[in-house]
Amino acid sequence: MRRSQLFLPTLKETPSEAKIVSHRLMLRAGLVRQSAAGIYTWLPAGYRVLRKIEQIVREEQDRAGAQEVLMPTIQSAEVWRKSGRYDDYGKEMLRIVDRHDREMLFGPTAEEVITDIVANEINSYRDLPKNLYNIQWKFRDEVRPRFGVMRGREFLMKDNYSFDLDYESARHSYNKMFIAYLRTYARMGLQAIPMAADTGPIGGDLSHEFIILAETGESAVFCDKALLELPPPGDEVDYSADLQSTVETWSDHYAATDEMHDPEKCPIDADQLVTARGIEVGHIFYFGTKYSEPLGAVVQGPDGQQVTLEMGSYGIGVSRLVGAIIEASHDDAGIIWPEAVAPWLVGLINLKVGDAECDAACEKIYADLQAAGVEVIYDDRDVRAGGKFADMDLVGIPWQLTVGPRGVKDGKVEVKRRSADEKSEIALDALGAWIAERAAL
RNA sequence: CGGGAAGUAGCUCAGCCUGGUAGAGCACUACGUUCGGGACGUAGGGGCCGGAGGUUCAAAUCCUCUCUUCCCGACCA
Repeated sequence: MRRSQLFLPTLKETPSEAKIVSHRLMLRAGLVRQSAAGIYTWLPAGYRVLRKIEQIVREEQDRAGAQEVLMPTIQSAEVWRKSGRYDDYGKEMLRIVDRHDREMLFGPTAEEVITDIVANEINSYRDLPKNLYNIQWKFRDEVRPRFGVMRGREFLMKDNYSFDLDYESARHSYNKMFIAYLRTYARMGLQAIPMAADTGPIGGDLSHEFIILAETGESAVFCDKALLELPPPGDEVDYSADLQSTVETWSDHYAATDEMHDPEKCPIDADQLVTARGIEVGHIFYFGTKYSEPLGAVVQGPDGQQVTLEMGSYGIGVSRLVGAIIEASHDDAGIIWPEAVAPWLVGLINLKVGDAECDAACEKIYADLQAAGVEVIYDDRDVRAGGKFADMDLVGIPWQLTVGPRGVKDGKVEVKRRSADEKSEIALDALGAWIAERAAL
């Protein structure tokens, strides 16, 4: 993408309404614009990041055997009455009346909708287990939206729902998601800590939150240092095998947020205890028959008996992750995107637009990058060098190639790695190999 | 939902106390000088001062109501 053509409105100054760093940088780097309290428009660069995160989530869900569906944003009040949550959910649920005076709502979650589908369509134990997910916009009318996209009212969430015949099987479904979540966050360059959690209003008796560490996180986190040293499950993970012991290697380590943490009773020695701050980016629950019972999700078992399905639900805040990653990865100059989620992997800076040699070199590099399938943003604007450097750092492009008259004369370009702030020179004729390396990322 | 703050140009803000023809910097347009880490000069464009009432000869400024946004706390992917 040529920067001159791109809609990427970066700001030198910080809009006054943004107080936390990720929100400020998202506005400054031209990722989003606010439309109303807790409601955002995603601009091209921000939307690219959002889609990349979404795609990683999708791939790991698919790998773990979940199947993607797409449920509506607008739901009927009817199923929510069956589960009893229409009245319980309170003002966080945005209620809507249609032209026929039917009560509708903008879905804050989808247990009711999916359970209703499963209740209607699945009648035999032979069709189990099932795990269905969707990545869809949710709306929760938060009293106080804040922190930009981290606590918006409208947010993109991956939510899925597992349906099993018995506890044993449901536990396996839960474990699969536990592993899939660890992998998902690791692929985004995040260190995620699973933490035993309160089940809250969703109910149930088995639940973990996934917290990523960031200095600016909203809650204090205490955990066993060993947890931070565990390698995330690799590509070899076999989701059909028993995962209990793998899950336990993670869940057996101490981890607690400040409201659960009691220094008096903490089982970890002080020198082994990590105190940090974190942001919740996922939450998984097992809750048995809480929804399947009232919504009639029942199948006939092998012995001919009717069995009420065992359910779990699993959520990842996709739009929240955009902010969370920035909280975890930035510096004074701007965002430092992990390569896997960067809007563009490579930034190409033409220091002297209009100079025949610079232009020619850049056009060649730009074409080569594109031909290799490397996502590149080419700053071909006729503006001063400082502005281009500042923009690339602000937007957080992981690899930056600088082409200027001085270097071109020597047949060299400068390579900068954003995350390390290290620069080196590379010969123009060695760029082919460098590009091939980027293409392999 | 309790407590607090703020709405003036795209952004950051001054002006308001003490009423009298709406300002600065950045951004934008044109021209010129510049040009390897957010240059400079000259000339421009851009505002129903959040909205509605009221007071007054006169309201960005004073009063009332209202809308919006932000912050702190309780609650949450």
